[in-house]
Amino acid sequence: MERGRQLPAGASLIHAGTRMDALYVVRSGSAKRYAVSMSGTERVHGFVLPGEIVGLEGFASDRYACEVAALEPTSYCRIPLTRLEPLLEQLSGLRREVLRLLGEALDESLRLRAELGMCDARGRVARFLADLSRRLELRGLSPTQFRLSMSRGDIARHLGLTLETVSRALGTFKRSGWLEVRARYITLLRPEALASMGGYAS
Amino acid sequence: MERGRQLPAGASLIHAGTRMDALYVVRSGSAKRYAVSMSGTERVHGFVLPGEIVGLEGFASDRYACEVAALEPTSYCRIPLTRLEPLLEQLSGLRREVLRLLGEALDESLRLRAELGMCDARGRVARFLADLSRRLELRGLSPTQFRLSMSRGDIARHLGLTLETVSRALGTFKRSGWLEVRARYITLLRPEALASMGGYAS
DNA sequence: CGTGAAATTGAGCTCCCTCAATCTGAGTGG
DNA sequence: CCACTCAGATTGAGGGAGCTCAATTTCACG
Repeated sequence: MERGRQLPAGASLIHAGTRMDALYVVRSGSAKRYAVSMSGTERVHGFVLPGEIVGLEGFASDRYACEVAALEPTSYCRIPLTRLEPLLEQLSGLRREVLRLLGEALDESLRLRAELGMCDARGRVARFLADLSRRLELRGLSPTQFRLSMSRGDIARHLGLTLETVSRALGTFKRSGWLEVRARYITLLRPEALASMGGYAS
Repeated sequence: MERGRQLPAGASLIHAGTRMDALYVVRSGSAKRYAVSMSGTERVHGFVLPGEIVGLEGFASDRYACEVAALEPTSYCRIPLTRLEPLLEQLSGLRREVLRLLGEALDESLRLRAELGMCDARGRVARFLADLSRRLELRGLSPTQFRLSMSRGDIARHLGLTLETVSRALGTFKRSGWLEVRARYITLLRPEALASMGGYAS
């Protein structure tokens, strides 16, 4: 495993279409996973937080399916497949772990898709924030105070909305006293309100 | 591997929440994968066609994440994990194949989600039909003439629409001469028109 | 056939997108 | 230190796509 690699904001960790030869774990910073369609529009598949793994979609075709770019100065580890493969043969625990990681990514994607289809715009933004909060807490970071490293447009393209609608949703939550917004800095005041909003259908 | 199992229409192949102990391959018939939220609404994650595998999401937590129910009389194979695990240790080819299958499922889910967020209602229905056609062709079935084993409501809940909107989209395609609809029987007349409609953004 | 569920069709309305103007904030050079 | 600049974010007005509610019509099954 190759540790301590660095990437400046905006640089690509993974290029879509290149041969898959490693998995990556983000150590600090964050990244967005996205694909660019022929018409030039960006589809944001998700965001990578510290401690999370990226590159799993590449197993589908031996090539990375989407671009992964740092949203801020980011450090990461690289796990070459050439080192991973022999370990997979020997260690049944690692085999299960890799399967679990893939299963989790799949499950999360399915769940998110289903939820997006059933929530209105505010519900999607609420759900997005609640999910971010949960993942930050998982890694020992503050679940109520954090910086959004991605732009409103990135969030919008991730949730299937427009950036104006995302901004309005945040404004609504602020006016309701559920959170504070100062530029990209978020403070959740009533996380349970957001979580409950994300839970039910439109 | 246990072959030749049968299931009547409506019966569940997999119950959500039960311990994951096997993968399944549908031989004939079809099934829908879905989850029921606490409010009782159904979220349809997808449909399983002959030759396709189901149960992979269970790797996430050792429990199946969603219910899988037959849409019509269905036959299937069961692959117990107790038989799969030792083979995974010995056969690196099988290891890669399982990883590939998981990667494919993940990739497809990500792609579908991104597309749903960027297509209008007709685009989603068009994309759904094109995808169904492609998968049927993969398995040697007719890509232009087939029966929709799922209800309009199932399609709608899968695509994040209402059943009325799905019905209207089909009506529009019919009036445009792109396909014929007779109840649940579909005949694609201009598949390329549907495919192109699914491809671009809203 | 006859019956009930599924599908189609219609009308009104809501929510979100589009277009556009303004505002904020981070980074730069005088 | 401050004015400048420009991208990103907010806010507003108007219109259209799809949802809701409701009435038929069609189809599947006994």
